[in-house]
Amino acid sequence: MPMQPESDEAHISDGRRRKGHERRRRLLAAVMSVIERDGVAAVTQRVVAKEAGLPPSAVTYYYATVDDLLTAALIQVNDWYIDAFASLSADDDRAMEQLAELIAAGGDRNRAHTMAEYELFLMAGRRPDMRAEIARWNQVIDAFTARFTADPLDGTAIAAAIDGLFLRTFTTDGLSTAPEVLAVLKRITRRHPFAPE
Amino acid sequence: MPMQPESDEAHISDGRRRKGHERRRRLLAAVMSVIERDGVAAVTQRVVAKEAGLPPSAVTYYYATVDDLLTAALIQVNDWYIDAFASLSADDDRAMEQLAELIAAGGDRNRAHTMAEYELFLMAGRRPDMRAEIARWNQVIDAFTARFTADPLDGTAIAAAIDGLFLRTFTTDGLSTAPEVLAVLKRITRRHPFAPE
DNA sequence: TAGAATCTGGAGCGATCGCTCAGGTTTTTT
DNA sequence: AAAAAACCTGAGCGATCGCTCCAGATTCTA
Repeated sequence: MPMQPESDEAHISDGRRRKGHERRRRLLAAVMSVIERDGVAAVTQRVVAKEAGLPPSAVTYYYATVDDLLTAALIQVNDWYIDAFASLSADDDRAMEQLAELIAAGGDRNRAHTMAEYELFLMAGRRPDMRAEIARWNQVIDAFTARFTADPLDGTAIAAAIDGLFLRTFTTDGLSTAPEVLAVLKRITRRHPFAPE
Repeated sequence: MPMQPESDEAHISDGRRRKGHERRRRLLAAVMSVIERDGVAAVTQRVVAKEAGLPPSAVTYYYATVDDLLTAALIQVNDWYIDAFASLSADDDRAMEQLAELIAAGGDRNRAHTMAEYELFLMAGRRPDMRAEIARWNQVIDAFTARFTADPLDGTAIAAAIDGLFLRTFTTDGLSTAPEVLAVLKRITRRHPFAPE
């Protein structure tokens, strides 16, 4: 039994491990497909196996429990978003535009994917061993908000608004285009239309 | 088979219906307990029945399917929050304080309840027949934000931040006290520390 | 090429699942 | 008191669940 995620390095010389590595990828992809289509509750050993075109026992072989499968899926999705944030432009204005596009896509072509992220996120809130992933996500958001304000309260406000915007875009039908989202983001980060009380 | 939610009016003269009405209440309370403890995925006919101290068939009798049970639970939770918002003070400053307390409680003593709300909320995003409940929640938030701004963009920004604050309080350990939340809320709605660009 | 490591997948155990159903009890109506 | 209406439930069917087991196939190491 290997069971270790094994260093996910590029080329693995050992053909045996390479095959296992490939199957892990297929399984996680299958998990995401299932969550996107039917939600986390639909993730079962047999369903995932069928989706991946593998026998049920193969699922158990690579991920001892269904929980392990979900944890791995959460980490992968987190990686996806972290990478997306890391890829934002160094120019603040441009980065804001790109974020707006990212959020808008979460209500449109990436809707299922974004819902999956939030479902896994919520699940993580219930399991102490997954809390680290929540912290990882928050760090990414906080690092982003730090580009727009040095004040921690303002940072929290912006971060909360970003989280809320993601939530709104994929649960509501309005607020779907990137320009709309961008306009809202600008109000939060720049605030020029507000009176100083 | 009655199956109708039957007008939930105060006193029901018919003793038969009154008993059924009481049992619906107990079942929904049981559903909330289960969700708060183990999540929506744990809501099964038998588990709910046991939690309510009723036979499994009683669950089916009052709610034809488990889905019906979850839908009813979502409506009830929505009612709870809508009532909470309706009970906020007429004074804007005081209302903001009360909202901060409400959000902070969502990360503390009401954590499980708030998580349940969001889990049901997410589930609703996947089922077209529950979309109406999402709209109902959004309307409540929007009505609240309207007290602080007439601008729809600002309104969306505030609403998103409120949603995000709820999310943050019950997934993170920091940001737990009402004063902290209030400070953030004030930045969003009043914004006086921000430079006009 | 022998032996070790890794991978494969069919069979299946015990438990739980959603839901049905046939007949029971309680309450109201006549 | 009889009939009607509403309420209630134990038993259980067929399906799926998580997970185990283990003999065989494949691939690397020595």
